[in-house]
Amino acid sequence: MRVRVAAVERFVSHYTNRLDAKGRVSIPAPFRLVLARDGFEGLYVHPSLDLAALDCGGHQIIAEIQGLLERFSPYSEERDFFALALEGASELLKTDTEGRIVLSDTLKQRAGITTGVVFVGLGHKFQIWEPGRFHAHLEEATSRLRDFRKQLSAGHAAGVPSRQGARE
Amino acid sequence: MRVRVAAVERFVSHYTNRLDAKGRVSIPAPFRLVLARDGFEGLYVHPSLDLAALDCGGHQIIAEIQGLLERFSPYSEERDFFALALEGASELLKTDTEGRIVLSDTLKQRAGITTGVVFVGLGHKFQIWEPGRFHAHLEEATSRLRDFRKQLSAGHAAGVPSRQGARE
DNA sequence: TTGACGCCCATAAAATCCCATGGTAGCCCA
DNA sequence: TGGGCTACCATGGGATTTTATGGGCGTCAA
Repeated sequence: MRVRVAAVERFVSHYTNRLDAKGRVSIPAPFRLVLARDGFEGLYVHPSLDLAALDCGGHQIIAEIQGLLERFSPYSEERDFFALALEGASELLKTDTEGRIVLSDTLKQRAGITTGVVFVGLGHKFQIWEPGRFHAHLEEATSRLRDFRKQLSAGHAAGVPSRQGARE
Repeated sequence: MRVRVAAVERFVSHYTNRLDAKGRVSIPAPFRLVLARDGFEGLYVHPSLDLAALDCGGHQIIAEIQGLLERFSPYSEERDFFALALEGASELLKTDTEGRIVLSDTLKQRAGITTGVVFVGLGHKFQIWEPGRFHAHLEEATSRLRDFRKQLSAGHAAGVPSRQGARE
């Protein structure tokens, strides 16, 4: 049985916000709510390993990273090695009274961010993208998802001339 | 095998409503009832992958999407990729005290919606369509279903009278 | 001193709440 | 059976609150 999770506890949807002259950006209000629910102060940020994006979140994304590291035996050389890459590259950002953050130059550079960003929810965490790259990436992800679903429904035998797949 | 569900727990039939000057639309009362029964606040919306329509619902449609994602190992690159296309493209809309929602520009554009919409029930979820496209789509679906039935009765030896009534 | 940062307040636009209205379908009772 | 009454619903619109964004000012550290 799946644990039912209240909708408000997951990062969903995407929002585009601009940086102001001081380099501040508002975290979208719905995401702030999730973080508050999670009981997390500030924002944990880690550059994505393979994408031009920043992985962000609270306790849940920290758990994700811990989970990755726990695949290696404690005190092993390997583990320290990866811990450095994961935790060493992470930043713990403070939010101001209005719920805004300031991205470091390193982070901005990593994601190609200049004047605006997209916040996109992935459930247990969210990512920050440069808008142009985000739209390209979304398009690709969507089209691959479409293919994947086609494969799935091809598996199910059917005589029904299907055109759309999604169902049960 | 499906558990039999009381009628009030499924979205059935279709309704046409108009957007008002502020862009609000009433969710049809019977659908609101189903959502309330489901214990869901607000409305979860995801643009259909293959059609100019919006998939909507509560916990049940979220479960459908989660089910897709659970095919991938947690924290994998692949899962993030698809989570972005699924959860990142979704929106969690609030309903006002009268049970109305406001579709974002992105969603309206995705479905070609301007001044009115059709809500059509698909059992565990419902879709929102631009009325013109809906009628065209309905027509096509009906005609394909008709063809399919013809195939069936041609295949089976005559004498097996197909049960009356085409239905989904 | 200068610059980065935290804290405070200002503002316009958007979201949300609250109340009103007209139409309609169903129901009750004669 | 029919006529009016009621409850519900889609829709409209004003009022209020939130939110993203802009900018000022003091503090602390280099």
